[in-house]
Amino acid sequence: MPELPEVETVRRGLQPVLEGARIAEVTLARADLRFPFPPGFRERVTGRRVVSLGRRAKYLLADLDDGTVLVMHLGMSGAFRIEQAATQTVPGAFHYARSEDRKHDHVIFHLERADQAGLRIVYNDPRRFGFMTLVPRAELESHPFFAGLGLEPVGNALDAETLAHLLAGKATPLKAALLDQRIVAGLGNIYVCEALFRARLSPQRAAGTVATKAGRAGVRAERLAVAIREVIDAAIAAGGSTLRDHRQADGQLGYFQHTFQVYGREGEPCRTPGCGGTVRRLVQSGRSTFHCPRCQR
DNA sequence: AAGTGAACCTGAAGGC
DNA sequence: TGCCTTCAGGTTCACT
Repeated sequence: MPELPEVETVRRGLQPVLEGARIAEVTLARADLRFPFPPGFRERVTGRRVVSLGRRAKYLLADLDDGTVLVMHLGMSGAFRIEQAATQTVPGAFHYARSEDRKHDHVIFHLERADQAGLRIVYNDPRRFGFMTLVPRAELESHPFFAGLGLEPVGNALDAETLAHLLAGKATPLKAALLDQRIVAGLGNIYVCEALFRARLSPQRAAGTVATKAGRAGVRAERLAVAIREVIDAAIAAGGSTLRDHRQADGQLGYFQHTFQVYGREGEPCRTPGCGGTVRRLVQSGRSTFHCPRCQR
């Protein structure tokens, strides 16, 4: 599921439940996800209160009241579920409705809130490419996960000038450059395809050619910067994309996938008015690229 | 240095 | 029905 818009959607879903809650108990179904949980993970999280829930690129950041940050990445198939106990017969004993697939529930955070009892959030991840770790707040920016991250495509950080500068001189295909988190942080395979279509730029064009010879922003860098911001903003507003039955933390489905112009549309007509081209699929560095060879140059 | 491909892991979908 | 292959939203590492 998760590129930046999906992670941001998860963040917005979890925020009202997590912020201000005390993590009363942590259940780990196994010792690792993609990486082992850090030593003492369960003990270090238990009893802490969540001060705020933020996001950087595709990382969720839960600030805890002891100054550490619970860093969470959803990998390819990670998802959170919010669960509310259906009944409370005995104080402290909760019953939860059974859900379809508990097989890959790896982490349960049991929460304690003044206004609500029996609340918990469950991390499910079939492929286990996700991970969680703990980093002191003061060391977050210098941590290897974050030190090299590029521009956030939301807000004011991503402007044509900066983007052109980052791409200048690069011979790598534009598609690969935009997937590189050191340039723009948070884009993934879908939104790179969609942004390139909106910018009418070929995924195969050398990345450096979107800048002018002087390394400054030309019309192409302008178009690309605008396209990236617009597609990410629109996707967040739509609640992200729901593929392969993934759901948001509150069970809602995102609907941006209905807005895809090229992703997954191989062989279908290009939607650029008057183009008349056909969407093609090609493989670049092992990943599918969908584009219209006619209007993307 | 830069670019490509494989690896990590599981499940779904399609072909035969 | 079942077996096999291919593909999937991410990231890192090894190789050319």
